[in-house]
Amino acid sequence: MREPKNKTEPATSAPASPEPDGKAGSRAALVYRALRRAIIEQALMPGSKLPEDAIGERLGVSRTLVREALARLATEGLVELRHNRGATVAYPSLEEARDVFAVRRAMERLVVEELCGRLTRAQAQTLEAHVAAEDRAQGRNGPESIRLAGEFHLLLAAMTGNALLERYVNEVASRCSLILAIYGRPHSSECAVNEHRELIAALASGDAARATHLMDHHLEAVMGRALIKARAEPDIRDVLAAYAETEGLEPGPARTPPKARSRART
Amino acid sequence: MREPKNKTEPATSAPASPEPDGKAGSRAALVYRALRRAIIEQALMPGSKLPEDAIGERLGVSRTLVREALARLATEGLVELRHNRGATVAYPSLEEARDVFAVRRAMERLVVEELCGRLTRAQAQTLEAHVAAEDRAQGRNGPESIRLAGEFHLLLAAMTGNALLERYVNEVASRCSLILAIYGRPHSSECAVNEHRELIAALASGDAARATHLMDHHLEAVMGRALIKARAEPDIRDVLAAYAETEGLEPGPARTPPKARSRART
DNA sequence: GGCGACAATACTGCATACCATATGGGTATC
DNA sequence: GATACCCATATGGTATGCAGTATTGTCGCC
Repeated sequence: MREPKNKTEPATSAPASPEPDGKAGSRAALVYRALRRAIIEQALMPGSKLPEDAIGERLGVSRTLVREALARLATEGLVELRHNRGATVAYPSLEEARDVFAVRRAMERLVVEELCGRLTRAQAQTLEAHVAAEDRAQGRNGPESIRLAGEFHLLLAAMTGNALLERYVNEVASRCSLILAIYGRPHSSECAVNEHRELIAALASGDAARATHLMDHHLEAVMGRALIKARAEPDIRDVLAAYAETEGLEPGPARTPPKARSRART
Repeated sequence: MREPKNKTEPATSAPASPEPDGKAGSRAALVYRALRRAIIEQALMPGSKLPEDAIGERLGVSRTLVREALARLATEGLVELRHNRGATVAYPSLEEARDVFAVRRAMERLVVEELCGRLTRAQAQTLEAHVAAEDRAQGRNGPESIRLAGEFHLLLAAMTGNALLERYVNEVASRCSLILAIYGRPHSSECAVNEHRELIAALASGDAARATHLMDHHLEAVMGRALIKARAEPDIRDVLAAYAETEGLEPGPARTPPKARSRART
């Protein structure tokens, strides 16, 4: 690896044209979006290594931009950035998953409050159209189904006109996608589509109590579907400790205290 | 400016020692925190330019790190990053201010819910100590007072043990500080200290309804104090348009439609 | 004398180069 | 034969250099 790369050719697969795609501002944002989608659609599985060199080479940009994108993804919790040890796709623990869902519920409650009764006919139609798309991807296409389910909520958030709220919902929804990718069943969005439809109806009719209840219930359901299973292997050592015992080996000192993560600290 | 800088001397005012300060992970984070504090304490006023070169030179790091810090601050909404036109300290509009407060209220409500009745004696004492510090800075020290008021909420968030919630509260609180810096009265935290005390009491006693109400009321009060005034000059052009008319000049085509920011879009 | 075009400048955007650090394999030693 | 040390290598962290673009000051033209 790390060949010097012919200097005369700037190594850009995408030429110096002023951004061929529609909305991309900078190339860094491009890399960001590419990685993000790859993670959310599970093309990059949780825990995968993300070497700056390889990514940059593949995407035709320098490490600088990859780095920028990774940093941003790290703040959003989609990648983990261990000091001097590189980046990996995040592998949220169950604790973190619960945290994310808690925050998400608070956010989405706000979305519903802001939107309830104020939904225009056009907006309702946009939402219905989206749900129809979800219906089509149903089961048949796992990753896309997850993505669409997330985008429904993003669409709702965008309709509030609150940019910050939209950003936050975007973040938590992304992380939820990741969490579902790890802990969820293969095709877990069975009933979600109907729940989305009911929610639209409640919002359009202005029934705030019902809409809030539906949203809460919906998110609870999603979390329940995901976290009941809790099959996962967050840390190699934990997994192997069990195997060690059955083989009669000394598992070692139970590893470092599990991150000392207790509720109610300070 | 832009002197080549002697190559033999890495131009670090802080030497290559392994981070003299306690918790700093990377030097980039250091720059981030420095800028952040400078902004929140109004050492850097909203709208100020933030040239990468100058900052890097003053802080003894290269533009790369400054860039990283600015990017992060930009995602948090504390600086604005106009393409090829440099970074400035953000100047939130009243619309944005309202958005931030709306999100903040939802977050802080969650904090209260998570914390109510679960507050340990030690935690309550920590909070009391902080409020005492606020009391001391009262009026006498404007910027620090604002900072401490924000940190109280951050402390609460940290006590939930929900890292994501903590991060989000941190962000919205920072932005609120900025908003207060722009729109708030010079010494506006008069009654906030008492409100903080009442909140602690309610949390400790486990009175969820009262705690939620107090928090809501508290935030409403803060927003009210801030936004009633609404003295500000968000855009040079808007300001000057008025002056142009009084002087009998043609103000030009009213500038581009004001960001087309209407609630309920899409 | 005012207005528009041009040139100088300053700044960001991106890439590359260098250096520090962590990891894995090899070897010497107990 | 196992363990501990050390070196090689790969990878990230940081600095710097070059190029593109917006801005500002100045000059010529109407």
